[in-house]
Amino acid sequence: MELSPTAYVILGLLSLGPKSGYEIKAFVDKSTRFFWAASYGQIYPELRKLSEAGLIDGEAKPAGGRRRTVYALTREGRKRLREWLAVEPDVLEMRDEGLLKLFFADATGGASAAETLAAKRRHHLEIVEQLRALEPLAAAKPERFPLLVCRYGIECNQWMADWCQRTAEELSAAEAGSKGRTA
Amino acid sequence: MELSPTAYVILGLLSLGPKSGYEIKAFVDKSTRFFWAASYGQIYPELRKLSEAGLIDGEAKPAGGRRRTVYALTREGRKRLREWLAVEPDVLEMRDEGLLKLFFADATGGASAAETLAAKRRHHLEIVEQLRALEPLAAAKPERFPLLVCRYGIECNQWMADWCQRTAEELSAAEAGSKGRTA
DNA sequence: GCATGCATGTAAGGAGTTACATGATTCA
DNA sequence: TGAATCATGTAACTCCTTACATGCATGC
Repeated sequence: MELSPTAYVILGLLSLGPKSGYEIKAFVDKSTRFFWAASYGQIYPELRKLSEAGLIDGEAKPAGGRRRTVYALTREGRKRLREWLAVEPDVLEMRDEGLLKLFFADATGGASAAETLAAKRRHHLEIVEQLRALEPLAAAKPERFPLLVCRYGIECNQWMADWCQRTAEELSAAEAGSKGRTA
Repeated sequence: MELSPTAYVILGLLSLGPKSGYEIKAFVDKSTRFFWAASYGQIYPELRKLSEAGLIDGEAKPAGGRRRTVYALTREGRKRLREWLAVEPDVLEMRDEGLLKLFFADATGGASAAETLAAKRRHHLEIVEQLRALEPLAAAKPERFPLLVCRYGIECNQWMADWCQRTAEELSAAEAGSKGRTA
């Protein structure tokens, strides 16, 4: 049985400890979401499939009067996770509307570029802030790799934000220069 | 009428000059693909929709005996493109299986991390190479922004490749250190 | 009594890929 | 003659998001 990438996100998160669907979603939003997101619409059906495949095991654990199912990796699930981890990563995709708009900015004579760069920069800085808030939480846990990846996110997004600023400055300098020559 | 992001990729590419569907695909593969991909399955249906909406105009231009339709932006299409360029970019998504595998590498006791980092590094370096080959082509054109974005891609992927190497070295140093202490 | 959070789920649909089908042309 | 390239298109599918429905519990 072939597993979707999101199935492995779930297996991976459960390797850090048993969780309910709700907790998985909350965890994803505070961790992997920056490089691999997941929504309820994926998580709950996937939990059922993984459970049917015997890779995870659900146990009813009501909290208060609320029904609640907590899932844990089975031995087979842990094996599948480790097998996946040993295979070379393949998917590496980006969808960056800011870069797209910058790419086509000649269509506005470059007039749209400054605002596009500023918005992209804000976006990256926002992510940096969110990750910085998460960093101490990751540092407090026994696992080493989530912290490593968190720092990658911080540094990488900071680099991107800096590039935006640098480039915006170069563009406005070039513009001022050409205006100076014309005047 | 709402347009999909891919529709704007097409409008943007046509702003650089009239093209057939086939040429659009080839162009995407040599330019925007690194931050926004598109396949035939999207391009041809989208060309039809854009044509019906009056944003582009198709003209039969057989090359040799092959049937061939070349599309060009209409005035309305150019307007829509510029309107889109003036709006703040929104979508910024990443799917990085390498980071995902690194994030969960504690499940193998860290044993999988070195190979994951090496593979991710190779992947980024491959992209750097492809973009470097494209750079002189972009530089030769009258438009400024495609070259800018190409250089972003080169620098950014180089940064990511360097991070992988740096991190792999740190990990192996830490491992050697802990072994030294244990021995 | 009401907003918020916990908790589980589904339906509909958007977006995009892969694989295939078709057929002409060019060049070795 | 056969491979590669040009050229257009579709069907099936995966993946994922959004929006909604439901209902209990907690705390103000």
